[in-house]
Amino acid sequence: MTSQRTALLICSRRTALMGLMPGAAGPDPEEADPVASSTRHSDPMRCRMDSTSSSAWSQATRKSSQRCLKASSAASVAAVFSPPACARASTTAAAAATNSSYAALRSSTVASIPPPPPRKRRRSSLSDDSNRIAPNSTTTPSQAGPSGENMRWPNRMGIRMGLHSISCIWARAQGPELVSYSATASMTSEEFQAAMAGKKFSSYHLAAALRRELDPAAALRLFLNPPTSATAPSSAPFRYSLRCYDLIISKLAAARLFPAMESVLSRLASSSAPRPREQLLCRVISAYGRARLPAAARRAFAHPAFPEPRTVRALNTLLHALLACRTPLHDLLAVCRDARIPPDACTYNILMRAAAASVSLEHARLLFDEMLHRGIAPTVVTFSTFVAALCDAGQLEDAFELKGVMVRQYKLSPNAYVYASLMKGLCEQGDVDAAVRLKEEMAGSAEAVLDSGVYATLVRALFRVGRKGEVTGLLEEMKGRGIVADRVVYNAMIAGFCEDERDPSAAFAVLDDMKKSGNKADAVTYNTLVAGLCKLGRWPDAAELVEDMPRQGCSPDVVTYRMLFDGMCAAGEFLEADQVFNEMVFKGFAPSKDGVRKFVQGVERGGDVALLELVLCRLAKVNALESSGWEKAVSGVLNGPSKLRLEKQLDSLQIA
DNA sequence: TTAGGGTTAG
Repeated sequence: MTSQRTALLICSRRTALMGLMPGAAGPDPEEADPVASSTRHSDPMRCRMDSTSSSAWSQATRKSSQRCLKASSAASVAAVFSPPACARASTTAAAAATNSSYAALRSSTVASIPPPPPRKRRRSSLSDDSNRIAPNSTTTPSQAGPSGENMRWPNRMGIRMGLHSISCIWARAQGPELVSYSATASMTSEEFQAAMAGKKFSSYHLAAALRRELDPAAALRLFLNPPTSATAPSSAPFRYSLRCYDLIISKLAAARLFPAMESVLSRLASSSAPRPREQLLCRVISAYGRARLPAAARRAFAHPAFPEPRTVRALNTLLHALLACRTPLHDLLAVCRDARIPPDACTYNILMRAAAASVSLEHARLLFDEMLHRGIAPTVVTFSTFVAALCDAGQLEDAFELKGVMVRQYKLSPNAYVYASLMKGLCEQGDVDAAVRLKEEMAGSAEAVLDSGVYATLVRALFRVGRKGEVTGLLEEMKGRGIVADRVVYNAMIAGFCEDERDPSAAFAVLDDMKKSGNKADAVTYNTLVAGLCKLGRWPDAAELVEDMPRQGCSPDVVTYRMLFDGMCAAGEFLEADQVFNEMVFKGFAPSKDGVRKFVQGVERGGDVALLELVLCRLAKVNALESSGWEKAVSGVLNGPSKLRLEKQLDSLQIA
């Protein structure tokens, strides 16, 4: 298996050197695309004929595959995984001791925490149709943003009336003849007095006020209308500093207020302000990546507000943003070629991650070979990326082998990321003991610092294999090492109680402990609880919890709604599911295809033609119904008395 | 905020 892979790697070596990136060796344009080229040269016989030009990693892999994997690999792995006898004894003793202590802890905490409150009739967040506002321009998923892509504007688009507005009113009451625009709540008294007393309100003051303003909409108003004094010369335009532009653009980007941000960028492009640094461009591109707006990210990369030439840093930011948008490797390579910027290790790391995720590990290896050929040294990130990809593919043996290669061949020590991936891989195979031993190896490493993520992985794995009794001991050990249990550790415990133990009460007890320890529950926390309750058929409790989330400082996300929706459908509560669906549409979230299918089938089986008609129309508005669902559902409805009404509505629909 | 892992679903 490994030798086959090595042969493939060697055979593909020639194609890799043909040049994926500008400046790479090999002018053959026919083989510029690694995806196409590797396909063309997939004949293994032909590959072996070119075996003299393998990369360092190829050679290392080949050698180790011959030596380690067949003969000594098992022995070396066994050596790593076999702790001394004393360690084994202490581990066993600790496990035995923790079984009882953890059970005691759990029973005491669970007993002190009441179950979630009984479900009341939900009306506040899941209002009925008569009060439901149709999806508007700020929430419709099909809304075309500045990029022309489908996007969902966050609720923060709404302008809040808070301290800012109050300060405006107060300032105007003090003397509207003096100040054309009031200071905001974020302004210091000195800044405000500067404006009030006719002193120059400079870009320095504006930058200070913008820095303090937490509300992006208020910051934008301040930026567009900086305080000017009636006693100061009114003809002189306000001179914005680059810092002011930087602050407001960064704030708007972080808040995903993209139309406003684009407007400020255009203003910057035509202004006489100094040209901004590329760091700001990177922030803009990253914001578009996080918002899953790849076309907008590409346009930002070429925005005239930012002076040419672009550096590899901006290119890498763009690639990373596009990768977050699941842009295929082929398109990422095209971006690299078009940019004509020499790549660095980071560039290759991103491309290799894309290759492993969307094409194959072999393509990632091609890129690795090309990277070496260009004289770019792999970094610890390169190896952690590869190790994670190998573990995801279930190739644990290769992943461990690569860990050895990075040490021996490249003198790089595995870090926490490498260990975390390997431990996750072992846990997924059910070998928790090996994962625990790897954790001990990590503890003895100078470079790999043990952190909460490692313990979270082990906690989750112990629950999965039915060894929750050992969790308390593990957490005690973590505490003894000075590692504080964070949100991820608590989430792992909550997931264990919900999924493996099917014990939501215990999970709620952990949630309570989590809050008491100062850790804020996030969407993952609540989604886990919602899923656990729904799987037990306790959808009313799940609905209550979802309704309570905003009060707890965490907004439900698309996963939350999908799980609640699916849970209600599974329980046959289609009227309730319809309300959730309505709210999802309002917030711009689409239900899962599977959920929609079950929903339509359930409503159809229920025979409520009016509800089915309503549901179909709503689904069509968000383009969430597959054609097969349409055919089935419509054929059922057309047999009913509302045929004419439905036909009229169908005619009026615009299906994207 | 140029790159990597660990807790949720699919």
